[in-house]
Amino acid sequence: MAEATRVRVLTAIEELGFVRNEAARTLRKGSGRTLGVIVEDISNPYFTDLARGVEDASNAGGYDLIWCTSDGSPEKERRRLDFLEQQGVSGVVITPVALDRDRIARLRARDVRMALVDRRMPGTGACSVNVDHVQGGRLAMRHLIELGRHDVAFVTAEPESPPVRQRRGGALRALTRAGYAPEQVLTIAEEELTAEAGQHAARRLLEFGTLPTGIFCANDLLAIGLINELTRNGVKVPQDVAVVGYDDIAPAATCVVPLTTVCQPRHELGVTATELLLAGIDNQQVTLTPELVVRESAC
Amino acid sequence: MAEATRVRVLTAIEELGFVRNEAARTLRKGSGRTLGVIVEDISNPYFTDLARGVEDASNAGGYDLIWCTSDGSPEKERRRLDFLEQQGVSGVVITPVALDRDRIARLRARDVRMALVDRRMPGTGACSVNVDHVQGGRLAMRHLIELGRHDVAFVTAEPESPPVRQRRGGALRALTRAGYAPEQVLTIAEEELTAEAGQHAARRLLEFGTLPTGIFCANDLLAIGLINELTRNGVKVPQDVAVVGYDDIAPAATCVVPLTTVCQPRHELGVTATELLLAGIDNQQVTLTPELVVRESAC
DNA sequence: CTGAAAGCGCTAACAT
DNA sequence: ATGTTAGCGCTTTCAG
Repeated sequence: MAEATRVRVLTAIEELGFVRNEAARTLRKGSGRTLGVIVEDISNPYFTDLARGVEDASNAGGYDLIWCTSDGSPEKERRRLDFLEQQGVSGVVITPVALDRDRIARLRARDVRMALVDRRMPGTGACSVNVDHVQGGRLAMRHLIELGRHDVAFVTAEPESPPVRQRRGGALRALTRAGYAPEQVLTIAEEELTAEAGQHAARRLLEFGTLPTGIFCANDLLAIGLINELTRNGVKVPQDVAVVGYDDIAPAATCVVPLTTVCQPRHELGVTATELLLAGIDNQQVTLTPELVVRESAC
Repeated sequence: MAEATRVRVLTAIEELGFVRNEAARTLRKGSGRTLGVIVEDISNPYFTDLARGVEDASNAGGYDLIWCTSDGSPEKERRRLDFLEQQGVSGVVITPVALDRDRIARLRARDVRMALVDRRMPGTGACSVNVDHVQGGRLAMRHLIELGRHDVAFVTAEPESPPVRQRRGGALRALTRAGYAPEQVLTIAEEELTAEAGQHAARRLLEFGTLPTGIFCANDLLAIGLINELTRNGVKVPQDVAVVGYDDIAPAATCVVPLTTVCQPRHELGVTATELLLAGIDNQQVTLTPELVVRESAC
C-alpha cells in the first residue's frame, strides 16, 4: 500500500474519531480478539494478581480481556460462561468451581478455548496450569518442624477443594517424614478462606485453653485474620505460636507480624495460562513451583 | 404465541445448545445489553465493593457487566474506554482519572452513556454520584476532637484528587470550628493510597520523635498500614495515638486494632450510578452521605 | 494496489 | 400467529 494513502486514511480516522465496530468484526469472523477470565473471589488479592497476569499476557498478544467473578457459585459461573460465549471471546482462563466436561466440550464446539488454573481435566482438550501444592504444604510444614514447632494446627476452609487438600497432604507428609504422627494435627475447618474466618479460627483455638506451637493456614487471608485476633488477645507471634500462610499476597508483607508464607507465582500463573490459550495447544499441562518466604511470623 | 410452539422452541434451544450471538444483536441494534465499569485500583476493596454494586444493579436491570481497571493511568483509561466503545456497551460507570469533556461527548455521539463516581462534570450530559467528603472529613476530625486529640496529623496521598482534598477540607473546618488553628496540622503526603504507603508514613512519623495524639488517614489502607507499623514499634493504638480511617472496607473490621473510620456507601454508590445510567436521565447529580463507624482505633 | 460484492446472525418491519 | 426480507459494519474474495 502506498505510504501516502496510509497516512491519508490514518488522518481521516483520527479526524472523524472512527472506532472500529468490534461487534461486526466478531460477527464476521466468528470470534473476536478478546479473552475472558473468571475468578472465584475478587476480594482475594490472590485472584486479582492472577487476573492481572492474564490481562498482561492478553494485551501482549493483542487481545482485550473481560474480567468476571463467579463468587464461588456454580450458578454464577454458568452465567458468566454464557456471557463470554455470547460475546464471542476466543478463549477463557478460569479457576473452575463446578465446570463439567460437557460444558467444556460445548464451548470447544464454538471455538472457545479453555485454560484451567489449579484443576486438571484431562481429555477435554483444555489446558491447565497448576502449582505443586503438595510441595507447598511440605515447605510450610518442614519450616515449622525445623523451628521445633511440630505441635501443629492446620487452619483451613473449603477442605474438599483439590488445592487445599494437596496443601494439607504435603504438610502431613512432611510431618510423617520427620517421624511425627500426622493424626495429632488439630484441624480447624472454617467456612471461607477469608480474614474473618481466620479471626474466628483464632477464637476457637483460644477457647481450647492450650495453643499449639505452630499453625499452618490454608491461605494468607486466614493467617492474617488469625494473627490479628491472636495479637489482640495478647498471644505473641512467633514467640508463643509460629504461623505460616499460603499465597504471599501483598498484605502478607505489611501485616502487624509480617507473614512467613508459601509464595505462589500468581502473576506467572495467569501469564502461562493465557499463553497456552493463545498458542492454541490442546491438553497441555504446566506445573509451577511454590517457594517459602520467611518473614517474622515463623522464624 | 401458542404455548405448544413456545415449548417446542425452548426444547430445541436446550437440545441444540443454542446460544444467542450477541455480536450480531449488538451490530443490529447499535448497542448491546452490556454495561462497563472502569475502576482505578482493583486491589483496593473500596473499588471492588463499588464495582459489585454496579454489577448487581446491571444484572437486576437485565444487563451484563464488563469490569475494567485503569490502574490510575490516563493511558490505560483511554484504552479501556476504546475497548468498551468497540464492544458496543450502552453505558459506562467510571471513577475518572483523566477523562475530558471531548471524550465524553464522543462517547455520547455513539450512544454510550456515562455515570461518574466522585467527580462532577456539569454540562457534559454525564450523571454523577458523589459522597459528601467534606462532611466525611468533618465527622472524622470532630470525633478526634471530642476525644481530646486535637494535636493531629493528616496522612494522605494523591492530595490533588478532589475527594482527598474535600476530606482534608472538612477536617480542617472541624478544627477551626472547635477553635483550633488548622495550620498546626502536620500533613504527611505519600505516593499512593496503599497499606505500604501507610507503613512508610508511620516510619516518618516515628522519626520525628514526638507523635501527634490523633491521626486522620485519607483512606483505610493507609490507616491499616500505619497502625500495623506503629504497633510493631510498640506504639499503642488508641492509647498513644488515636487513628481514624476513611472508606470502611472489610479489612478495617478485622485489623489488629479494629479501625474507627468514615463509612462510604460503596455498594450503594455503584448501584445508584448504574440506575442513573439505565434510567437514561442526563446531567443528574446525586450526593450520598458518609457515616462515622466507631471501633477501637479511636474511642 | 484499489473497488465491488457477498454474507456472518440477528431484529424490526411488513406480508401473509 | 407465523413467514419473509432488509440491513447493521465488517472481512474476505474476486475483478479490475
